[in-house]
Amino acid sequence: MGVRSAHVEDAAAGPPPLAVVCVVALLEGEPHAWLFEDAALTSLEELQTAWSGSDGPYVVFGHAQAELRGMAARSWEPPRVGCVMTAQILLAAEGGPRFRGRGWLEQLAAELLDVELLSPMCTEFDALAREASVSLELMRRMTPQLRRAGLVPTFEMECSLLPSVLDMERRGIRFDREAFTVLVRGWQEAHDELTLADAEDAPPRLRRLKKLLSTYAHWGDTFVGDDGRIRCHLHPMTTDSGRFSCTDPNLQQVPSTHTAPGFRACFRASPGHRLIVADYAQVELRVAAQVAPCDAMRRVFVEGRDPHRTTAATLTGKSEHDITDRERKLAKAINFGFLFGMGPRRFQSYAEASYGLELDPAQAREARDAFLRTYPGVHAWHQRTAALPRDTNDERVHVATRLGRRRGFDIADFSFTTALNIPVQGTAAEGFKLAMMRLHTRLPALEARGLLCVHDEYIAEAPAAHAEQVRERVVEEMTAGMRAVTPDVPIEVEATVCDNWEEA
DNA sequence: ATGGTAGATAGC
DNA sequence: GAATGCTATCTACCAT
Repeated sequence: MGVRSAHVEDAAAGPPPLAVVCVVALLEGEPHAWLFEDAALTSLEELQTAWSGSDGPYVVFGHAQAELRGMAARSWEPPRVGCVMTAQILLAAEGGPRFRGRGWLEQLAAELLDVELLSPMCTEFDALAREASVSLELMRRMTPQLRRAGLVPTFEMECSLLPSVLDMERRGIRFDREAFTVLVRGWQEAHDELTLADAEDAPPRLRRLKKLLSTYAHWGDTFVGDDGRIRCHLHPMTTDSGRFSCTDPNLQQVPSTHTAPGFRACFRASPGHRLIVADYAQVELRVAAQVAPCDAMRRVFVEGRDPHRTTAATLTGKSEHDITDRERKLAKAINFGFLFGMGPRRFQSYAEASYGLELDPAQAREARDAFLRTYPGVHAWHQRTAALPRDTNDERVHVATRLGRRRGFDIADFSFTTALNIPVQGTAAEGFKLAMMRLHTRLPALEARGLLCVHDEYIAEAPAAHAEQVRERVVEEMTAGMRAVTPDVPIEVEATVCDNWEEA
């Protein structure tokens, strides 16, 4: 079964109606698409005909009927429809309540749109059609706002992304329950011993074990299906930055090897398959070099240098070769901290708490100044951002990502640090989403599928015989997707072929 | 009993 | 003048 998304475009008819994106599912060569009302379409031509006779905006969303029924049978969250997406995008830009995490879609529909929309148990196709017709009228009202705010590209991207998200949710990841059970038993024993030995104060080790037991131990029973695969819910539209959130379970917060050895090893490739685990190298710094823009930071990447080593060398006066691991780690924290507006005081306490490095206020100040001297483009960007609330006559200010996703602030609640972070984190998220769309289109030809996305990491699965070929393709497409938003800064992706998540 | 928030801790 | 950011989940606690 293949699913492809199609942007319907008709240049000859003048500017296209806004926010028109149709997701057409192709099932065994037969396209199925449904618009609102009773327009059930069976071909792309019919879809285009129906669309071109209307004055927009539209729905938007179709699914192969079999897919819909399959989702309903598993009580999945139903397909999201355009009006809900529009509302979420506008709320981030224009203020108002935000709906996050589990149940966000139902809450938004019930509380904001004042309609009973998209019941969680959407078992019949006609129910979806009726609900979609509700969304038509809502979208008619919201689309002008979308256009005025320049949010159409964001909306279109989110529509086009949906098939890849639904595919990941449906597919799940093979999970080794037996190994996990053994692991949990180990946590429990360690916890019991520690509790007996040291009942008074709770050392960090005991707190960590409590967290592991309370948050993760039940996953094997709660979230693993009869087919031995663990499935989560991914939410592409619930964050201000444009990143995904993830719930039930949150597979984006699975403890790493350092915290819980053996946990990620339970996430395995299907029989006969391998995992491809890929992530971007220093993606936020690269994106920052683009959006600031900062030529000095851009050059670090063009020349293939290590930005953390470079900062460490600047601070210590040593050559980049002589930097120790410890110095590099501190420099990494400095780069991220100062990039996003950390002040000298916080840096001072961080350096002492994490590294026992005692600095006086003047030294902390000098470290920050040195960073900003090294990256003048970053400094100028900070100054422009700090001036935003002063340089407006309006009551609100906005920051935006490369594709134009907006995050608005009341002047009274303006946050300098958030205003720095959103365009960088958000642009990186957009580049990643573009990459996911490319991968969703191209991996099936190699019999490979995406399984999970974790902010700057992508996990796919492929037949063992040509996993290496898939690895190369994943690197290519991830690089290309991010390059679309960072044309002036090189992008690097590191990817490994492995049998479980922990090997990566 | 139910519901909301703060803080700690898991991820990026 | 100063200011790292975005999340989810669990426990403890307080208010209704």
